[in-house]
Amino acid sequence: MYAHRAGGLDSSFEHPDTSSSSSTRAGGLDVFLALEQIGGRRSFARDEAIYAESDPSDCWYRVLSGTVRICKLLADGRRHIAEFCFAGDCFGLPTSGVRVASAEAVGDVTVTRYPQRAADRLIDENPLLVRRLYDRTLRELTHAHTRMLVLGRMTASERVASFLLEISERQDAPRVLDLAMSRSDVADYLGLTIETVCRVLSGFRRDRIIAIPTAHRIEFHHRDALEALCET
Amino acid sequence: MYAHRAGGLDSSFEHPDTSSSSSTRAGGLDVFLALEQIGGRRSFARDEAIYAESDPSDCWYRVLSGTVRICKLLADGRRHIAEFCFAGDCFGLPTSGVRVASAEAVGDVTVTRYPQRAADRLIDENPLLVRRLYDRTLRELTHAHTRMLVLGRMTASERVASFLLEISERQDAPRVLDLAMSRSDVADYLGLTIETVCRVLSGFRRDRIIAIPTAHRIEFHHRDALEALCET
DNA sequence: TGCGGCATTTGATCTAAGTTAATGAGCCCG
DNA sequence: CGGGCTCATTAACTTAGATCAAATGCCGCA
Repeated sequence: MYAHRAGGLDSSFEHPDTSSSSSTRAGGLDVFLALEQIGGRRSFARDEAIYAESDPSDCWYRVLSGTVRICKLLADGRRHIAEFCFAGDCFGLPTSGVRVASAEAVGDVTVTRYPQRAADRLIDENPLLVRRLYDRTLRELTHAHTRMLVLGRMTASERVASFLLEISERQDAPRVLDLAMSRSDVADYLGLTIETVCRVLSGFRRDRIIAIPTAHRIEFHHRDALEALCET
Repeated sequence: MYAHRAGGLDSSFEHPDTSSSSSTRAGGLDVFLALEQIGGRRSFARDEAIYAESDPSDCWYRVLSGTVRICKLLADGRRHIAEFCFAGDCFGLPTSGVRVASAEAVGDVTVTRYPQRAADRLIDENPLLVRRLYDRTLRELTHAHTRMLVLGRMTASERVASFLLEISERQDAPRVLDLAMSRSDVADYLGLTIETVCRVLSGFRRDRIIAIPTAHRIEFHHRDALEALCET
């Protein structure tokens, strides 16, 4: 299902670890260079809030390193994680003037922070930049639609399988997976409970589909079995 | 929860029933006028496919009248409706070259069809147009995040309440609701079964929160009770 | 090295929503 | 006007996943 990464806002910006970009140049001009100039670097510790729901929305961010979770809460404390953002992903883009979700550091995180005003000015001056942001956002939307299908119609096993494959595609190694987030984060991302996530993972291990050397590391033994589970 | 319509792609285009636009002009130039020139009108009958999953994606649409549903299917026939589109909403915007969902007419529908190539040319020439499409898509994304919370963490009653309020906000009358779609469509939009949707609606009626004069018409008696149910 | 605390895992039970099945209500067409 | 659709509703029962409860294991720190 995640054969090509549909969502995320990472694919037209150069990866932060890479020093030069070819796809973002137009006639030799790097349209994102100016954007980098206006961005300031910030660091956040594990579980620290980057912004909270109902905060004023006057800037947006891009992940340099670490993992960020975008959370929404219900009045009684039920939590949902809309998104995990990894290196290269953007988050907190403007919608209204107020945050409709919070952003928190999953582990230690470094981000670039773009003040809204300055970024807006750049965007207005630079059609190519809007075009790139627009394309990214359309991909994000496609990813959101896939997530809705997962949350609305898939069983617990299918959800966990799709999660493992989705995260795996954001990492370089195809046979192992390092989970930055807790079981609780995974559960809130998939609309399940911690216990169900554990039970499903244990089931996969029993069936020799995966190994779990430590709680935060998964090894794939039969990736095809996982792929079969979340076939559309 | 839906106090201001967060999603949908309708708010920067003029409403199709309105003949002139103020918000879309820049220095007296209507940036959407040219777009309207390249669009062709099409009509579809109830349940007709506008496009299917895996079709080539060479155009996008805007609803003139009627309701469109955007569907995704799993291999075993489970269905999810990602979105209902009403007059003024856009759908089928380009992501990859291939459709990742299908679009079907809920009742009789008229749409404007924009060929991708011509629209792309306009977009490249007209920065303001991209900017508007970008803003719309960001709003859609916010709406998608709210939908994920509904699908991932809300009970059946909360889902149905949020649905009634959401649809109600797309219609002019605040006290009555005309549902264009079947119970089955509602169920697939909310990640529930037909029976559960019926049971919840009957429960609301028993509690005098709503009346259901006909299956496709809902009258609100205690809107606040519905609002309380889906308070974040 | 041993202790305390937290996260994870496993097990036992419960329940919200799904499934199956039967009934009722429009409504289209002859 | 009436018979046969389809869709909606209601009821009985089943179940996937939640909840409650109890280990187990791991890691930082003294």
